[in-house]
Amino acid sequence: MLDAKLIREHSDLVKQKLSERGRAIDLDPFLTLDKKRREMLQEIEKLRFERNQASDNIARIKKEKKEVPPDVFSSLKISSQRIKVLEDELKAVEPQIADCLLTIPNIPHSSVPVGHSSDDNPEIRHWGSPPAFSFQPKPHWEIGEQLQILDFNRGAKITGARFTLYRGAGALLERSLINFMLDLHTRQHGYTEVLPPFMVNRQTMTGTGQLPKFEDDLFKIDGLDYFLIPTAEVPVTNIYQNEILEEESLPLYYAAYTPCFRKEAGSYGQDTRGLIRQHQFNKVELVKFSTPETSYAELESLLLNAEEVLKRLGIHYRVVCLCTGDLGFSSAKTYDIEVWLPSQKVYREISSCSNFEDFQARRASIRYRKKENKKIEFVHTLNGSGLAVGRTLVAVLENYQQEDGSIAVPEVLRPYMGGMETIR
RNA sequence: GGAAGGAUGGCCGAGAGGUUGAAGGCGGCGGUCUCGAAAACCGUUAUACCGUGUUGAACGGUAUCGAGGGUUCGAAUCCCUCUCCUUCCGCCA
Repeated sequence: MLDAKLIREHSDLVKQKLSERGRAIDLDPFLTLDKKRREMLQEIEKLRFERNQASDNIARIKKEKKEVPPDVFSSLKISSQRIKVLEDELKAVEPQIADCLLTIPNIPHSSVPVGHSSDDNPEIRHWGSPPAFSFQPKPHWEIGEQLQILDFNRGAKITGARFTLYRGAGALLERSLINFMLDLHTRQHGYTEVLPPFMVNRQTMTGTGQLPKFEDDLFKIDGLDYFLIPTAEVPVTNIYQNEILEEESLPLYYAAYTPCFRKEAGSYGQDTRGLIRQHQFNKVELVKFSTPETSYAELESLLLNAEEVLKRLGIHYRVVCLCTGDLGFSSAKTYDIEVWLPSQKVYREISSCSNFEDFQARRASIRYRKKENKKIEFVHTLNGSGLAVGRTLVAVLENYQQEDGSIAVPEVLRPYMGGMETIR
């Protein structure tokens, strides 16, 4: 959510910045309603002031055991009724304003390249190089089925399309990746592990920006206003919803493993084979709360923390910076880490690391008290996948496949796999 | 699922229709005292919004005692609905 004052006072600048996202956003409904609201507020507050003074008078007269003239009550009753009418009108306008505000996306940071689509995302850096194969590398779904560690048919039978049954070393590999990532981030990178609820309420979902605009992408619990989380970002960022933190406690680092549930509406026909696009997948998420002064430095270190997972696994990847046209709704700046998949010779997104600045903090009301002058400000929130576990498993299978169809287990995972060196 | 109780400021805890943003205590901050500290004493101690003003000084106003509605000239206080928490019974991992 943007600052209403900013939109009100610098509407042209805001309009221009938002247009870089590629779609014109009409701020006029907000500006009109906001003006109306302030006019109503002023009238209501003036009437309430008068009523409060008159009420105090009555109290004083009664204290002196004197009689209150009856017409005082009757005229106050009329003004009270007038206040109530105005309050009802105001209450009708306020949700409309909130609606406008909640559907306006974040302003891209000045360092974000202007562009239209993912084709315009510049590569920031890459690490390693694609592995050389002396044979034709297979896609992960073939590898998984041949080794009987991934069972797509039975996943579909149990639930439906885009659900997969992991079996034996496949299930163990997934669990090992989760543990490896959590251990790395908690022991080496200073994150505190949390295990949050996997369902959240509407307010929490609104706090991070998934609602009200993207309800179609979410699984909702029937009969309750609860939703399955699409990412741990949602429950973890909302840990401090409606709280005021002390500046000394910042920055805060959290790492969380959770499954993620997404409807993937509008992606029919895309990535139908394999694990790339599932309705349920595992992810280790990194979340940071920082002061505005340090949030961009925190974004760079968060990105490095996520990259470290692939470095230790020894898998080639590149980092791109999302251009203005490709930027997510809530984000001011996002880096994607894209991992190399040799079967298709493409890079696929495996992590998305973003600085939301105060956009989510304003929605969820997450603030901090400055040490210097005790003033209260919104924190900056950041998060990034560290990493998407299913896609990491895909990358391991494809990059570590051997000519005989077996998989060499990456060195760092062996302690987690009971010493297993090869999946065959 | 049944029964009972509860929700007040950073925390504990009063308040039971009328200058109550809310006693008292704890904690925090500033000060006096001290070589320093402790103790004692004095002072201070919320947030949001609107307006005037400034560029982020100050002042005025309004709202906020779990949430929403109602009664009333006036509600933390009375009534209704909801949410959450606690305890007991049952059930369950």
